[in-house]
Amino acid sequence: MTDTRERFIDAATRAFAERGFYGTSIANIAESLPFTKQALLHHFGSKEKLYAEVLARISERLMANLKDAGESTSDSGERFEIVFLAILKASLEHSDDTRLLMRELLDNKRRAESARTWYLTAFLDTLTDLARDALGDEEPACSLALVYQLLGAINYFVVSTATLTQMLGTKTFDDLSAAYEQELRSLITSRLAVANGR
Amino acid sequence: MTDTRERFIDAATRAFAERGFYGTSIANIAESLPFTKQALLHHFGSKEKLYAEVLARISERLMANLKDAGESTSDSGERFEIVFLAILKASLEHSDDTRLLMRELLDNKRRAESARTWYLTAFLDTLTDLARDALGDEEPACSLALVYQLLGAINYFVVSTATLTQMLGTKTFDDLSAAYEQELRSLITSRLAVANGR
DNA sequence: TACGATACTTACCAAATGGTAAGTCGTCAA
DNA sequence: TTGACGACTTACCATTTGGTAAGTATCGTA
Repeated sequence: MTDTRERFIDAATRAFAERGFYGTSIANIAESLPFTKQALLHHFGSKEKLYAEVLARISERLMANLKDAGESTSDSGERFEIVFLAILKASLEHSDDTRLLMRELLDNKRRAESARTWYLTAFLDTLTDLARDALGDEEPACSLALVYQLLGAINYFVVSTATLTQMLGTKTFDDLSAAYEQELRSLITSRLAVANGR
Repeated sequence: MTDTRERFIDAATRAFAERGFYGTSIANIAESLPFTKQALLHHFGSKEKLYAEVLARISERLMANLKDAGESTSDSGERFEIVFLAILKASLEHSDDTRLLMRELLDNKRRAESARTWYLTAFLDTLTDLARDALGDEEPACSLALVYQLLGAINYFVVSTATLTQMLGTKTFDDLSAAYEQELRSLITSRLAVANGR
């Protein structure tokens, strides 16, 4: 059944997120399920192809989530804020996806043949349009810069949660975690207020 | 001579930044220099120990840079801005360091025994103090959140430069790159203005 | 001149890696 | 009943991995 495939993809997502492409062996993935690594090879042909399928799944989730949040309110500033808060929430929820994409970004130069820009291009275009509306378009590159800075603020935090927890202790980390959304909101509204208000 | 050690550390920094710990073999590092991998093992004992030395070097550079920028002006808001712009500049200049630290953050859970929080703790503490002054201390977690968001905005961008270049083309990328510092400045001043002005 | 240490090399090696070959077993259609 | 097909396994295999053993060459010092 196709169910086995799904289980492999899920397990692979977790493994690749946790240890990276090179740190993960296909035997390792298979061992986390009641199958041998040859079952994996039977379904996907090679490690690279499995990885490609994992990336495709993540990309789907990413765009689906963006679509959901995009069609919310009328006010451009408000929509901008809502979308980024949704991204923060989703990135935290699917932290495996977030970590894996960060690794992909880092490895990109190496595995550049596949040139996985697809998911980012569509994603960034959509967000940049939102930013242009919200900022009242100062300069074109300006909107993209803001978008990228906010994405960075979100992704870096998600990727750091493990380290921060063990560094700060669970209590302080929970405080930070709670403050993070609020502070992101402040950051966005401040920036938009200055852009439009003055 | 100790010069060989330095060359190994430099080459290893580049290799680990480019391909990650697991994607890099010690033979690979040695081949980029006129030595065999056993020369490397002679100097460092093991791959892990070499990696530790690489991390230590990076940590030194990081703190040195922070020290330089920290003792600038008197106004707390202005100092806050100057420090983060200095971090952006340094992170771009030492992009290998930045990429490697991002990988370290991602791998942290695995190689958690060493628990490399040292470099981050001192770094974050210093910055959080600056933020507290600049913000006029709304809540304690708030300052840390802001610091982390700005670090994220910086590091995510640096880590993405390769992907963005090939995705946008060099021209658009240069525009973005130029706008990035300006936009980061706007983001910071906006946030501080709203915090203090109102 | 002999001695010891440092910097390196050539030979190895066991374990793990991604992948191939050749099956077994059950199911479903002709 | 047969025969093809999909799902999965056991046997292998070449290559690469990090690391050990045992050298050689050079140099400062007693």
